[in-house]
Amino acid sequence: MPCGFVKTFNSFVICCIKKYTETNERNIVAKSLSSIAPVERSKTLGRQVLGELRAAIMAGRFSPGEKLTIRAVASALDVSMTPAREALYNLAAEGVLDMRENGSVYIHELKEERILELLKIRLALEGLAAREAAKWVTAKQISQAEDLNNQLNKADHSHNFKKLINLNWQFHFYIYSISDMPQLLRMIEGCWLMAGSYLNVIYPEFGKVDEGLKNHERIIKALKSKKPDRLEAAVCNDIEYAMSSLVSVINSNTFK
Amino acid sequence: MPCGFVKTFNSFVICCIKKYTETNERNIVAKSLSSIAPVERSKTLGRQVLGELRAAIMAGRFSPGEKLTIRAVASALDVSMTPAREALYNLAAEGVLDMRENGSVYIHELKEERILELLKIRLALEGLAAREAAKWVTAKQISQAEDLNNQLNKADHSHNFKKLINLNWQFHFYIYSISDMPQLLRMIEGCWLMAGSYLNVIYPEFGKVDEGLKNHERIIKALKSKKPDRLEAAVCNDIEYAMSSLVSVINSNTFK
DNA sequence: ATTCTCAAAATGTTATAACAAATAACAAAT
DNA sequence: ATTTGTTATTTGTTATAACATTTTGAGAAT
Repeated sequence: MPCGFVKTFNSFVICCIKKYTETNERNIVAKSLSSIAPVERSKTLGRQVLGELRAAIMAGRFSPGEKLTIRAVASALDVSMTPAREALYNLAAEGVLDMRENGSVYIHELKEERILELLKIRLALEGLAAREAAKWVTAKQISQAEDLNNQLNKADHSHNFKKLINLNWQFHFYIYSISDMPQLLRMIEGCWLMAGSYLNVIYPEFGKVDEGLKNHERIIKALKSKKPDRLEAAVCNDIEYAMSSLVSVINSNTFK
Repeated sequence: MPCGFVKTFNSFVICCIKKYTETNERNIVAKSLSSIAPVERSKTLGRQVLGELRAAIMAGRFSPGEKLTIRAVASALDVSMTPAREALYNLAAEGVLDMRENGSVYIHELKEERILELLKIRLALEGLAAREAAKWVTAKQISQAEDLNNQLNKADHSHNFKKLINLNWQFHFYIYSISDMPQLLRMIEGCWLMAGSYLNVIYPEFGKVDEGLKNHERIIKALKSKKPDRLEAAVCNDIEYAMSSLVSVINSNTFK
């Protein structure tokens, strides 16, 4: 019996289990199985590559203007060209990466003009998310946001900038997610990734982090007030500060 | 091939794509080179498929919820799976198409909740574009917009709804393009495509087109005033009207 | 030193085949 | 008639190879 049979059989059993648990309540077998955790599906290679690239971009592992060739990504992640290309081109379609005429894909190299555009878009998008979030936020969610912010303060005090960047991301997107607007969230994520390669340059040299922390305090306060306008204003304030840091970075001589 | 998809594709050009292998004419050592148009680079198959799909979606040639399989697209456009997959997945990455867990890609089937989200996003994005456009619009651009609107009125009077849809697109995006914000434009385009499959359903049954035309008059007036707030309000008014039509469409019994 | 030429290397594009997983269709059993 | 087990078909996934184009770099000519 070929070994493929076992796999086929297993997936078949799993399929049956799912059907049982979904539909047949009275079935005894289903009841005993309902306590079992759902099967973790191995994602496709394409998605995994996509995830790796996203994380790498967000962590600032790439430099602005860097070229990402298909074969380089493929060999780095030990996959063939197909999933590598898929991930690269999807990110380009999202606007996260910069795809030129000849099909080559680069990390965005933002001129001041583009940063200004990005700023305006972010103010519109994240302002909206903040407004909506304020409408529906619960006490539990507020304390959760506070908790994230406390962790963020701690990371700042210990000068752990890697963690700081990560927690800043978590803090903002946790609040935005309260809006319950998945499409909007995806768009905002795209905006953040567009400038992701600059984040590690901003911290800690150019970011007066203390100012950023004050902004976060304002956000927390506004969240507690549950007033959409206040939360939007607080969030926009934070964005404007962050983007102005970005502008001063790219205009500085120390930056290539 | 018992696939309804192929049938759907019958209406638009099919085999024109395969001219990728068009022979490059030898460079003629010409004198009046400055007078001829820049070389039209033969696009890749992937891009061409992308373009065809975009056009088809915008023209409303697909039905909401319709499944677009890789092989169906590939065979309909007479290309292999690779470029078909690339186009499909890029549109999914943009949010234009709906990609489910198993990798299948569908035309969006919008519930009222999602339409409401889309409305809010469009108000934010297109409101921004309108505001920026009002800041920089020139007299020439205003008359160009008026011209487009006149053509649109004509198309309405002759009940040419196909042309109406197309001109409506042109009218709006011409104004938005004045803002000189390419990223923003791409995002807005994505939003329009998300609901593209419903457009041909809206007109003419549910769209009281006259109301829409009044909105356009207001937009023109606001454009002439060059006041950002006025133009934003006019545009948002138009959007709200269009989206409310959309909601009444999906809530009606006549729509499957 | 600069420019030009041309071959080699790098890189993107695409068709294809083998594979795996999901779905549909059908047959059997209760 | 509904459910269940099996089989066939469809459909997504991915590695690979052949191909076309672009880029690179070395060496020759000016």
